[in-house]
Amino acid sequence: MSHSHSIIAELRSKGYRITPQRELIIQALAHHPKHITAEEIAHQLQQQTSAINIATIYRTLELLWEEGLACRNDLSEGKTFYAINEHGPHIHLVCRKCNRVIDADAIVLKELGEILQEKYQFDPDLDHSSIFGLCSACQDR
Amino acid sequence: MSHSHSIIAELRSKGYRITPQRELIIQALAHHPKHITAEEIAHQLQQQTSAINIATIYRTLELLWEEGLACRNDLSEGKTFYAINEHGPHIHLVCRKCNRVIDADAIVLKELGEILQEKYQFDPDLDHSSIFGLCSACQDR
DNA sequence: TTTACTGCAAATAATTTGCAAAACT
DNA sequence: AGTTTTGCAAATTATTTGCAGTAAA
Repeated sequence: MSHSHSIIAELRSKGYRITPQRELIIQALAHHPKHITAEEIAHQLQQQTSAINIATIYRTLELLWEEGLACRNDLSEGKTFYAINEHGPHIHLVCRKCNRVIDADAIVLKELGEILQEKYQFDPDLDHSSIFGLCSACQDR
Repeated sequence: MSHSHSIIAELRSKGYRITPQRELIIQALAHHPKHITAEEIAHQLQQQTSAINIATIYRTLELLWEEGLACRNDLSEGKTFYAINEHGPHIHLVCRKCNRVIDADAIVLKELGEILQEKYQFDPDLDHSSIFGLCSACQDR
């Protein structure tokens, strides 16, 4: 079952109605490799279909987030970003120059989590968190 | 030399003019223990003095950021946050429930940085980055 | 006294909301 | 049929900008 299908099934099972607008928005989100804004989804969908209203996109993204089907706002600069919750835990390495996003295995954070818990009694959300920096291509410039 | 004084001296040495507005904004920023928005600074300053225009606050914060004297936007939810650059490298542990910010020693990230560099050729900005999670008080609720 | 800086008000950008019409179930 | 959901346009919120007056240096 593809990712968008499982999200749609989950929504339906929670009693939400599945409209063509919601299907298209969820597909756009599920097929996008990284975080995306409502505006970007609107722009992408304009090319495929008679445009879906931006308010509907905002409402759908918020719904997905509230229902735990999407994560929200890891990044940001005045905009809200969304992404589907992938299966395995992972973190995002975001290049601050070219905005490339590399998904990294969350295992690299396991030890960090233990240290923070022990030293600061802080329980970090390490899945889906983002770390900014420079990707290999941008380090050479 | 207090933190606000060193920022003021740095600005002056770069040829910027030191106005009473800038002094007050820098003081408010330097004395605030965590990240703060332009609006919050405005609100705080209204009580001490004849209000400083919000546009001036935005302009001053942006200037500090551009000159490397403040960090910007680690957190966010539609707003831009600022904080002074503390002396030593550190990270922010931000509680997603109560918004408390705990400063943690950046040493805990040293090994993580090495792993990311080696495994993904990614050079992370680990100083001043934020990690979301639950603080000890909120874990018990 | 020169030029940077501020205040004001209007502009812009992102997001939200009220409400009537459309469409899932 | 009944209730959600959508589209539209207007409202809101955060931030930026142009410009004339004010004030550091």
